Amino acid sequence: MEHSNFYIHNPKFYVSVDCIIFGFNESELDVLLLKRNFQPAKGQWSLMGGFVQEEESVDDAAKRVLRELTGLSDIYMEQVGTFGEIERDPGERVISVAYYALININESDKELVKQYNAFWVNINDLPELIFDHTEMIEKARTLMCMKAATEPISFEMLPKLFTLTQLQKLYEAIYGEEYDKRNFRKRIADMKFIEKTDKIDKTGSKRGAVLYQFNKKVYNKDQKFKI
Amino acid sequence: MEHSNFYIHNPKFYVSVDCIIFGFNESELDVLLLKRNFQPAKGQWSLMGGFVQEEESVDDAAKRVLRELTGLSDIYMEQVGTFGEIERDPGERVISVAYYALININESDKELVKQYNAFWVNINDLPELIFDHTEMIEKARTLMCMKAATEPISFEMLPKLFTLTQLQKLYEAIYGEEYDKRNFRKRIADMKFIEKTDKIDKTGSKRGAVLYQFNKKVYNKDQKFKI
DNA sequence: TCAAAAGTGTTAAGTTTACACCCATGA
DNA sequence: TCATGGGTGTAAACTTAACACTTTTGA
Repeated sequence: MEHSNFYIHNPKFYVSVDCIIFGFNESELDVLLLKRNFQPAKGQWSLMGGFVQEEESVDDAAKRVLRELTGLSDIYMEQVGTFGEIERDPGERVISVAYYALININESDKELVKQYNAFWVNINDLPELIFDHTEMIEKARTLMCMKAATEPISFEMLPKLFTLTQLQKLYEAIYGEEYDKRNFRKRIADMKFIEKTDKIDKTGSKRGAVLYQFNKKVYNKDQKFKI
Repeated sequence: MEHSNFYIHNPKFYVSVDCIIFGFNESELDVLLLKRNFQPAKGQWSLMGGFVQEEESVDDAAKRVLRELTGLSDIYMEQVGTFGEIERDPGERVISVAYYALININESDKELVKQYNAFWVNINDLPELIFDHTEMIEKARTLMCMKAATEPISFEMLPKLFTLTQLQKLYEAIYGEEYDKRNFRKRIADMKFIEKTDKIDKTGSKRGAVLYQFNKKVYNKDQKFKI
């Protein structure tokens, strides 16, 4: 390596990824947390994480770690940031890159989740977590809220077909505030990429509610989103 | 180290920081770039960077690197994100954390900047840069724009006393669009933390313009900002 | 005396918010 | 038949955008 002198006098570090996995359940925004059944910090709550390996990019490590816990691939993920305090992990110095993922809870592999002793926890009711994981979740939540206000990412947490009531409850869970039903529906009606289908959901009410779907192709042309 | 088994089978990586240093000059938003007079990639354009060391956090490494080039401490910095592609640096695998900084160009150490062969370059007129540095600057710019819309960070690039015309030109440079002078000043007038002083700047016009200052304490109470 | 930048209000358009009742259905 | 969630429109309040002239002063 011709310039290796340039690199060689510098230290190397363990680099990990931690995943903040968001899901929507009934009317709650949840995060998937491990009640650790392995060392270190066995018995404590943490995010799902793992070390970056030689043959993968940092982004790919995050995808792998998400897949290990949920069985899911091709999932919406965003980088939250890098946590690099010297003593953040008391065992060894580890620099960790946090990512958030949005998944549909029903599509995750229940068996895997069980094996890892992972549980869906309401975002407003978090237990004490190891290291700086609470801070990671807070930052992930802030970023996700900002993103969800201007880009149609929330659909990642819904089934392909959803009712407007479900969609409204999701936004209410994300932002922690209630919206007027008529005003909410007016805004949705302006977005041509949220399409009415001819299917009806009868599980939520006797009358039944029209099911809608998000059309990504129409969105890409259309390009306006604002909740 | 009691749990060292947990860590020891994982690889370690060089971790670097790269700084996107923004400054405001007349009516332009500029970035401070190195025309590298050292290896590797000598002769090419790059951001100022450096390796994270054992005895410093990643944030501290970024502050150090900024200080090495500009002589400045206590500067507004934000993390942009981590760039972790395997081949991003063709010399060795290096995981890099990018940060942006907002500085007042006149306060930087001209001698140091000269030693590093660094130049202020218009953000809209960037040269070709090594590795993924162009991508880093684009992302930094996007984040800085978003932040500047809702938090009063732009003052970091202005002198302590500034005219409303300077402030408007700064926002026009950040957002790449022109604003109506009366509407702009109305919004400023609503922000009690942008205070009129009794000083006059005569350098920009014959008539002279009132100098204003940003009062951080009043802002902390007040808490509304929107350009 | 004039060129050049500073400074100043009003109106129309658009957006956001508040608000209440009927509908369809299964139990 | 009634309890439950689904579905619908309008008007007032507020915010944003468009617009032009007078002032001051040094050269």
